[in-house]
Amino acid sequence: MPNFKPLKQSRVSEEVLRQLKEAIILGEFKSGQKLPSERELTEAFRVSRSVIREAIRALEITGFVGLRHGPAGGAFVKDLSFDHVGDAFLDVFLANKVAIRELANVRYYIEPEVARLAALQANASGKKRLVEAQEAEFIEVSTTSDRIDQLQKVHLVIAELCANHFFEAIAKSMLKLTYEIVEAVDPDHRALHMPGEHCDIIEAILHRNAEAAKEAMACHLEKFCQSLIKMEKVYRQKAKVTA
Amino acid sequence: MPNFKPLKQSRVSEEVLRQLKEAIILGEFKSGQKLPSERELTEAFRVSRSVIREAIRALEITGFVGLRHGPAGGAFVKDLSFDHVGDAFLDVFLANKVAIRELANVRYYIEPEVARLAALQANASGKKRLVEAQEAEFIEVSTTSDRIDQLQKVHLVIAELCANHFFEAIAKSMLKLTYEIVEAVDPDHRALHMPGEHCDIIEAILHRNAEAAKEAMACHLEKFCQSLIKMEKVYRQKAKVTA
DNA sequence: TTTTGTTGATTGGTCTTACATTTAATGTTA
DNA sequence: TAACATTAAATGTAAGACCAATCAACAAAA
Repeated sequence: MPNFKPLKQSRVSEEVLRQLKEAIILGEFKSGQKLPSERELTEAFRVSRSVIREAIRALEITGFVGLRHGPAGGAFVKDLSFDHVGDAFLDVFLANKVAIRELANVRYYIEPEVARLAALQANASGKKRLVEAQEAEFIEVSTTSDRIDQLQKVHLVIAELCANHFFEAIAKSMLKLTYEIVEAVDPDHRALHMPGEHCDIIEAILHRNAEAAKEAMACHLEKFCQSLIKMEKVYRQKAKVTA
Repeated sequence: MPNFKPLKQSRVSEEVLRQLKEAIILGEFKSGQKLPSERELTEAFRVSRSVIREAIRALEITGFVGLRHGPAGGAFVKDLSFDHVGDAFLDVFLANKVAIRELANVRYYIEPEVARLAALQANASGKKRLVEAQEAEFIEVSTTSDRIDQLQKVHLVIAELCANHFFEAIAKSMLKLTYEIVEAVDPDHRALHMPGEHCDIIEAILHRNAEAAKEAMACHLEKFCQSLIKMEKVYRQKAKVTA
């Protein structure tokens, strides 16, 4: 028998989605601009509003547009970010598809390199943000969430300084997962490291000493990742209780 | 004034989505199982079918369910995979938010480590798949796409062998982007490397020589990533022409 | 018996119309 | 001028019909 190709007949909404997406990617709708209203698109595509809505909703979910209500409302093209990469990671993680050990290993391998790159790239404004994040660690906060935010801030800034969007996205995603775990486990403050644990790293970056930065980050993560892995058991239990 | 929390009144479909997602994550609907039909959910949630559809569509987009037609059709829970991480990366990449150089750097840093891990983990069946992928490289193919598939196969298998889902997802995502670029540029066969370029890597993994595997992968990528970076200019031009 | 058509039922996909809700902008009043 | 009410434009939700795909069961023909 000849090598027939199975034909997938896509939905109408898929085609609308494809065209809208293409228009955005090609810059026909630029960031900040408003797409035509649902009614207008209905006439343009000659399909029902349900179809238009499905397509626009898909664009919203994938981060291409944001929706606003009221007059002067509509679908506004967003500056596509890597945030959704983090969301995708998070979904799979929540579905218990991965071990915390895997997360720890990735962080331990990636972030030292990110720190090294950050040291090579750091400019005045970057250094300033780093110092601010460092100082913010010593402010007293009440909730665990705020505490984690505080401690992650330095890592986030470093990720943004490394001048590689992929590394930045990966690092941020892993930090997000770490956040989820630590918040769920909610260990006492001793398990979370003390403020000032990052000072060696920051010092190295400020002096643009790349190798020292890498080394310092590795050293820092070696300790932290161990306590992270220990949280696995507690995390799985708590996750079930939440159910 | 007391510290009131501003309440974000989300859409009804968001709430439906949240509940369905939670049910899936908690395993109330297991992989392969069918969600109730849209009509049934309409009654269960006491909302209109539009709302149910939006929620289910969101689940489909995020990879939680697949939809099928007809009787014995419906929304079937899928085994959540990391594929969507790749999609998210791809979207941002297509929007010209990143340079190919960044992609090359990530691959050059990640994949050698992935190869090292694969060498540590490789078992009989893994080795078998690796050899098969290796041999498949020498089969003649007609299209550029098939050729890239062939050459990427070894990288994909190695990624799957490394026993870390995050590394696997990252490596696969980067390969996907590489695919897009190479296919668009469609260079002659000399620019694509020859079959057999991977043999040092495979040899090392088969002998479970981790460090040698890492070294071989680094050596291989050093060459390839250079020609990848050179494609940047051509790629940007072609991408515009496609418009 | 095996193959081939037919029909019906079920479910997602689309269409239509109407109404509710949100919110910027405008108008109005004290 | 400032607070309040009105209006209108857009999304959000509702309800119901019909279209399209698909499987199962049955009927008919070979």
